[in-house]
Amino acid sequence: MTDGRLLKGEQTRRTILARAADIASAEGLEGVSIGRLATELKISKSGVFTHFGSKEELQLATVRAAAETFRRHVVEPALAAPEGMPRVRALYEAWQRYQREPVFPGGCFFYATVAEFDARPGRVRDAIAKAERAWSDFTERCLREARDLGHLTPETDVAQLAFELHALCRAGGANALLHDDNAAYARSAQAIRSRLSTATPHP
Amino acid sequence: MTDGRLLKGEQTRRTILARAADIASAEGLEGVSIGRLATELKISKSGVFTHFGSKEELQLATVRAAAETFRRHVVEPALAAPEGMPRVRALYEAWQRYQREPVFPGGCFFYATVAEFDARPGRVRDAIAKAERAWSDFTERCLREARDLGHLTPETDVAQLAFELHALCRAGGANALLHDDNAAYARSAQAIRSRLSTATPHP
DNA sequence: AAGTTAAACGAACGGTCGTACTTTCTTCTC
DNA sequence: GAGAAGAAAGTACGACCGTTCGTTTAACTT
Repeated sequence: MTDGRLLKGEQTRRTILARAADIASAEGLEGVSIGRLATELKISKSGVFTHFGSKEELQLATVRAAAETFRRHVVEPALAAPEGMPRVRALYEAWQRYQREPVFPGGCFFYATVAEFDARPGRVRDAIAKAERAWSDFTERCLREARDLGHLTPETDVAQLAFELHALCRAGGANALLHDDNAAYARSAQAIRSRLSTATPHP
Repeated sequence: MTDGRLLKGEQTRRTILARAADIASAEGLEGVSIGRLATELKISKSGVFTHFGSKEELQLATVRAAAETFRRHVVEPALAAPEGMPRVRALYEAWQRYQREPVFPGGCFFYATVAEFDARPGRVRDAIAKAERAWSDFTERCLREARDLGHLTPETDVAQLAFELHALCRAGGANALLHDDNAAYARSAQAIRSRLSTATPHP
């Protein structure tokens, strides 16, 4: 167990969480039931339960697992690009790719769960909010770097810009799913492109 | 019954639907259960059930009721303003007011339910999608009028603009709720203002 | 290969879910 | 005010919920 192999339990736990995140992206975290996971994964209900000890812990673990997936699909590709505008562009491209690929069958895990828990105080909401905050902190950092390198105009309000790009990106995925209309992705991409260009020096 | 008075049954039905929409805005349409409505409204479970005949019909009726509420709070105020930019501005102001008032305790009913059902085919999703479509058709109509009156530049892509404003407006409410941060409303308002100004002639 | 620990099982719990009945009471109509 | 129509109550159903328990099987350690 000093090498890379996984203990049996850890392996099962990951399987459960991956499925839980998939379900949650499409039907919300409340749609994830222990009995359902057990049936679909052909494990006993108690076998699923023991890994987490409570429904809430399962939900929290699912949020953490989804955040890790998000990081791998969006943050890492961005970090692979050079600082400044290239990284900013890589970031939003990766984000859009992640939404339509689809990494999660129900679109973005966080779009679904934010809407589900934003008005429901508790540990789950706090965990989701924390993941969201970490993500927007990261986008702001990338945009700030771009501004400091002169790739964006000095007056650029980074927080405001991050908010707007966030809104535009999320809306693309949501509209595409709701209306079965891939054109929404294009609209989203176009909006992000032109919003970024308004903050770009000497047009 | 030719006068304005309501039959007893219709009155109860409305009470149920109002509560159902309130719950759904905060916890989703699946969070609306017949037993819960019965307990909270001090009616018997069967008393609630009889009005709709099935859970799905209750959900569909809730969507219709919420759409009517939305229309009253957002569409009507906009129609009261003169065509062109005044109406466009009235529209987005009313929308933002509706989100924070709050008309629904969990923010926008449609933000919550779209995210819940966008990846779940069925009659409920279709009803939500239809309401959304009616709404964006209306915003596009208002923007088109403004363009035709010369209040927006002739090249304005109305559908694209509507998409972006929609995204920005929704994001304000969502962020404000998730992070308990009223500044999100201001960001949203600011984004809408500046996006509209980019489509406004001779700056 | 044996010994130990971790993982998964299976059955059962009290609750709540949506739905199906029949019965009782209100309310509207004439 | 009597009769018809409608609304609400009451009860019961099977299904699934999260959770607890004691037991059994599998995996890891040495």
